[in-house]
Amino acid sequence: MIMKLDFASSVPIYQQIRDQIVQAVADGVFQDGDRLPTIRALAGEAGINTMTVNKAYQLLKQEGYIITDRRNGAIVRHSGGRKKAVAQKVEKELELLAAETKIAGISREEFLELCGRAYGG
Amino acid sequence: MIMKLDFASSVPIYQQIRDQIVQAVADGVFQDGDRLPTIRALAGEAGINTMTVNKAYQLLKQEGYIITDRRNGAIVRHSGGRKKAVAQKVEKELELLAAETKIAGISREEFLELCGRAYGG
DNA sequence: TTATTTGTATTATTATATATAATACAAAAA
DNA sequence: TTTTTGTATTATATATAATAATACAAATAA
Repeated sequence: MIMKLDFASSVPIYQQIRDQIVQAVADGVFQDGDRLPTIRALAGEAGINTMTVNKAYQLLKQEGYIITDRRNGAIVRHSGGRKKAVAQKVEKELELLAAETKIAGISREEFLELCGRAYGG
Repeated sequence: MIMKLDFASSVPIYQQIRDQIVQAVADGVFQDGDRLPTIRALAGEAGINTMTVNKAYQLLKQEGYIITDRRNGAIVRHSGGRKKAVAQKVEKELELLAAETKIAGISREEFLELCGRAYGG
């Protein structure tokens, strides 16, 4: 898996890894039951420490995106029942994004078009 | 101005202040030309250090939301021309939010409804 | 003039977060 | 037996976050 890491960014490396895996899962690159790359493989490819990748996997595990065990590695698990919690979290972040767009002079229609494009298909 | 600060959050205090001021501006609580509370007043109300509030104001200034001078304090300034830059930044963040909603089983229509509600009236 | 208020600058300290490094462990498969 | 897996441990270095106590320049208000 190719990770695009920005070492100059203020976003921590482990967070960038987490975000890109979430997007890969949403895009169907990894499906329910699929194995993620091993921590060591990902760290090796990206040239970073295994503990940094481990932190990303711990976060994904805690958020319910994956399960892990020692023999099978990290497995994508679409555990249902997170709909409401995610909707609440997303709505709060959307409010801040909407505020920034309003101030920039972006209309409601333009904002919703951006949202639709972001969701895709 | 009443600030709701979560000291247990991983989001830095200065970022929470910045976010809430952006939302207040978007909501019309502060209009173009209005003065924000002084750094000392805000720090005093919230019971935090002036340098923490100063950091939030520096961020707002750098992002183009306010201008400052020594005699007039911090003034809201809706500087145009940031539309494209904001749209790009927002779209990137929307893509991550959309990914999280997709995985949670939230449909495109549900997501757009959340977006519309976040933008408001 | 004098005192006050403004954002800003300085210096120091403390605590936490981030990332790396080098190992080691338990469990299971090859 | 060897290898591979996520995980745990310990140490180190650096950066970030927040506080503390002052002080400064510029302008207003008394």
